[in-house]
Amino acid sequence: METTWEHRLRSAGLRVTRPRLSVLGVLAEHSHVDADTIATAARVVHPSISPQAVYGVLKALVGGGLARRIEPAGAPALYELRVGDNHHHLVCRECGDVADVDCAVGAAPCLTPSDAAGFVVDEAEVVFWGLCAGCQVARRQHGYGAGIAIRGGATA
Amino acid sequence: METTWEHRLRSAGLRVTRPRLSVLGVLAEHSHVDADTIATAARVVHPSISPQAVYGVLKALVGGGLARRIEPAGAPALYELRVGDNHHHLVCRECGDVADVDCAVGAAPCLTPSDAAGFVVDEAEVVFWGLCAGCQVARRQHGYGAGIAIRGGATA
DNA sequence: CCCTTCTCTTGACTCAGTCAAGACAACCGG
DNA sequence: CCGGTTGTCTTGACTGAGTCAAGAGAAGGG
Repeated sequence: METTWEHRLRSAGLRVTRPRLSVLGVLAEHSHVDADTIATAARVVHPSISPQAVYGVLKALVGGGLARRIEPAGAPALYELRVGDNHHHLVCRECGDVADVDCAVGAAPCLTPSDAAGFVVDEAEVVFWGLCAGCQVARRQHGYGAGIAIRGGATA
Repeated sequence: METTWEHRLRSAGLRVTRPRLSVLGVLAEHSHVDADTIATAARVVHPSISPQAVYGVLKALVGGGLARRIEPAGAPALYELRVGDNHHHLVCRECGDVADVDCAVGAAPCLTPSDAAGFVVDEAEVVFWGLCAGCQVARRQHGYGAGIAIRGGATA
């Protein structure tokens, strides 16, 4: 399973290097990680790796189609290896945890807005906001009831 | 129509101030604007307004339900006055232009992922990425064909 | 009109990410 | 197996968007 990365890198026209393999290793273990966490985790295997190298590697991986970048509002970008299917994400408002969801609407998906206003659409990005299971429990234990504090406060 | 802002501010529990009215004025004229553009435009009417004041005002407006904040990946946050309906957005990859779209899936919308993984979902955010009409024309004139360069480069 | 409280100004600061120059290592060819 | 080319990594300075905090200044209730 480890050796496959070499092939994948090469067939994307990328050289096989230690930093890249380290980053891929980290991505394989954590499903949605930010650049900083990747850097920290990669340093276990490759201590001299610099933050900028991580940014560079991630850009290369995304460009080569080996990784996907998502940017939930108000949080640093996250990277994942699941590529090719245009799946979507559940994001927890409390802890920022992210889970994958398969496309809710049919197969090739939700790619059809009701009125495209002259746009040629090539991707539909869906983010479901809510509370993850763990944070629901925490809320209840702290006596906040089941309500969700909508981002930014009041709800008219 | 101008005086309505006073009511809206007050009923959200916010004081009526010159900076707030200026910002609301700008938002009423531009459909999707970033904080910096708002500051510049507001300065026409209220020259002494500071960037931080704009951030503060916008946070207050969003908190009070008078404005909505959207954060397209890779671009500064945008603000709009259209609130209450959970509509979605078309974003142009080329020029960053944004257009509104009514919810594509039924009424209360797309709020149901196929598998919620234990999350309690309270909002579904949809962003359609593509090329706006203007940029399609520009592409063709420069001889790039009709293809869309996917963000970040290659497409496997 | 005064007082309380919220809001604005000013200015320092954080965080995520980019840019650039040079050292270094991966791969191709011999 | 070795050298040269070119892509990649390291180091370090920098940008841009937004936050935090202290104090001056208004908004609006009494």
